[in-house]
Amino acid sequence: MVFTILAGTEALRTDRKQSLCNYSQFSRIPGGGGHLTEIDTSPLTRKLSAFVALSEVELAVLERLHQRRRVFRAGRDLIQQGQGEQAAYILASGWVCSYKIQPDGSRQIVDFQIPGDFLGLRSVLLKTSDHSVEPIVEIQAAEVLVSDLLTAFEQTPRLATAIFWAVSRDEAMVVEHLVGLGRRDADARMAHFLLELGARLALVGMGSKAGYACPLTQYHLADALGLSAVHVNRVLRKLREDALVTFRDGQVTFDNYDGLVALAEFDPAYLDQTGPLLK
Amino acid sequence: MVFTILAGTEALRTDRKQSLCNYSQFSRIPGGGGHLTEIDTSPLTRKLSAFVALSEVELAVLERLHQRRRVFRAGRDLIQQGQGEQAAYILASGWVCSYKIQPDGSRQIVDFQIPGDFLGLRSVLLKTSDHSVEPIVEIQAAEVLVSDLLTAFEQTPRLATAIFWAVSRDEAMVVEHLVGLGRRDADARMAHFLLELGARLALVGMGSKAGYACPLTQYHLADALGLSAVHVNRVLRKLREDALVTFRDGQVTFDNYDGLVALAEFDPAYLDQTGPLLK
DNA sequence: CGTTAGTTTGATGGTCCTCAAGCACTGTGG
DNA sequence: CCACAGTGCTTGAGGACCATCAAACTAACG
Repeated sequence: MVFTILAGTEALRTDRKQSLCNYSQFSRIPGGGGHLTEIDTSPLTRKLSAFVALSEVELAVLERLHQRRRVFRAGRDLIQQGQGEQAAYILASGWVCSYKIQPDGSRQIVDFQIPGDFLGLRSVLLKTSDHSVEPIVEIQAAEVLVSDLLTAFEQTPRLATAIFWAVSRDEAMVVEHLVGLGRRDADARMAHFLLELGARLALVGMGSKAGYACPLTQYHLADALGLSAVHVNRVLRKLREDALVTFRDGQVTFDNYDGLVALAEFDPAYLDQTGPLLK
Repeated sequence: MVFTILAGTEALRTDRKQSLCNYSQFSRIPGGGGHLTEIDTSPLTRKLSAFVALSEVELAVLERLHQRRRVFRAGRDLIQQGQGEQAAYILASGWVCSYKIQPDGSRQIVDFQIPGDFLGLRSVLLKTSDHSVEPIVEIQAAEVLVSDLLTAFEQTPRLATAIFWAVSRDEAMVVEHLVGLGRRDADARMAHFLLELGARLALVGMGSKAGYACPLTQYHLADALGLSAVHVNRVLRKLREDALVTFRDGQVTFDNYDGLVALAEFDPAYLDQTGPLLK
C-alpha cells in the first residue's frame, strides 16, 4: 500500500468544524497503480489511471491542466447559473455541490463532487452555465480554461477520450439520481444516496463499507433528494432505528451494509468500471 | 427558406397510426445555413452546423459516421441495460426513448430522442450500458462503432469538441428533467415537458408555438414524469380545461403558449445556444 | 366480434409537505 | 460572564398531492 503526504499547505489549517475529521484528502491509492512514480499526482490523474492506461505524454498534459490552483471559501459560488464565459475546474480537495435555483427560490442539488471530479465542465461549451457550483467546505481547485482543454485535446486525442469517459460516468450518476427521484420512495432514495456516495469515496480512499466522514447537512440532503428537511430527518431516524445506517455529527456509519443495499436495491454497476478501457 | 426531400425510402411507408401525421422527418432547415450545398445532409449535421462552424473535412468525417444505416421496428430495444460492447447510433428518423428498468419492474424514462440526436453514446465508453433504448415508432438509425468514433476524433479534434457540445446539451436536458422530478408538481412538470419537447422539435422543423405531432402515449408520459398513468390523464384534462394545452390523438396543441410558459416557469436558456461557438 | 391497447373517471388511502415549536450548540458582542 | 443570534437538528399535528384499485369506454385489428 502506498501512502501519500498531504498536498498543499492550506489543507492543514483547521477550519471550523473540521477539527475532528478531514473531508479533503485521501490517505491511500486505490488499486495501487505501480507505474505511478510521483507521490504528488492529482486525484483526477489517479481516477483516470485506474480506468485508462495513459502514456507519459498524456500524463504530462493532464498534469499541466492543474496549473492555476486556487482556494475557495465555503459558500462562495465558483460558478453561477446564467453566467457566460465560465472556466471549468478540477477539484483537488474538499466537497462541492452543483445545483439549480428555481424561479420560486427552491433549490435542487444535481450532484455532489469530491476530489478528482470535474466542476462545470458542461458549462464550458454552453454559452451560459445552466447551473451553479458551491463549495460545501473550503476547497482547492485548479482552473481549466476552454482553450487549455481544446489544446490538450488536439495534442492528445486519447486524453479527450479519457475525459469523455469521466464525463460519461458523471452523467450515469446524474441519470441514476433522476431514477431515484422518479421511482424511489424517500427511504430507498436516502439509502441509495448514502451508498452511492460511499462507493465513490471508497474509490479515492476516503471511505469504506464501515462508513465515511461527510460534511453535508440535512438541508443538503433535502435539496438533493427532493424532500423537505423535516422529512429527511424522519427518514434518517427510521434508518437509524432500523439499525441500517447512522448519519450523525458529520459521520456516516453503515450499521448493516447488506440490509441497506437490499432496501435501496443498490446496484453499483454504473460506478464499477474495472480494468483499463483503452489499451 | 430551403426545403428538403424526404430522405430514405422506408420513411414513406405508412406504419399503423402514422397515416395521418409524420413523426419522422422535418421539412425545413432551421436558420437556413446557406453554405450547405447538399440536399441530403443528416439531421445531426444540421444540428451541429447551427452551432459550430465545421470545415469541409469535418463535415465529410461526420457524414462518414452515417454509413451502416439500419431500420428498427417499434418496441424492439436497440440497446439493452447491462449489456457490454454496445454501439452508439445517430437517429435519422423517428422517436425513441432511453429508460432504466428498476429491480421491482417499474420503468423510468430518462429522455426521449428525436432525429439528429445520439443514442447510447454514454454506453460506448462504459463497460456495460447503464440504460436501454427503445424505438417508439419505426426508426432509421446509423450505427457508430467505438472505433469509428475514436478514429474520427483523432482525424478532427474539432469534431470531438462539437460532439462534446451536443453531449453537454443532452446532459443539460437530463439535468432539467431531474429538477422537474425533484422540485415541480405534476402540473408544472407536464407543462414543462411539453414545452421543452416543442422547443426541441421546432429546432429541427418538426414543431412550432402552435403545436406538434407526438407519438407518445400517456404511459410514456407517466414513465418519464415519475407519475402514474391515471394521474397523467387527470393532469392533461386539467390543462385542457384550463385552455392551456391539448394532448390528443397524437397531436399536442398549445392553446395558450404564454400561459403554459408561466405555469411551468419554462426558461429555454439551456436549449437556446445561438451563434456558432467555435470560429 | 372478441381481443388488445389506450384513455377516462370515481373512491380510498398513504406518503410526504407545511406550519409550528422547541432544543442543542457555537460564536459574538455588551 | 451572559444574553443573543444563527445554524442545524428534532418532534408533533393537519392536510395536500398523488398512488392504487377498480371499472367502464373507445378505437383498431384480426
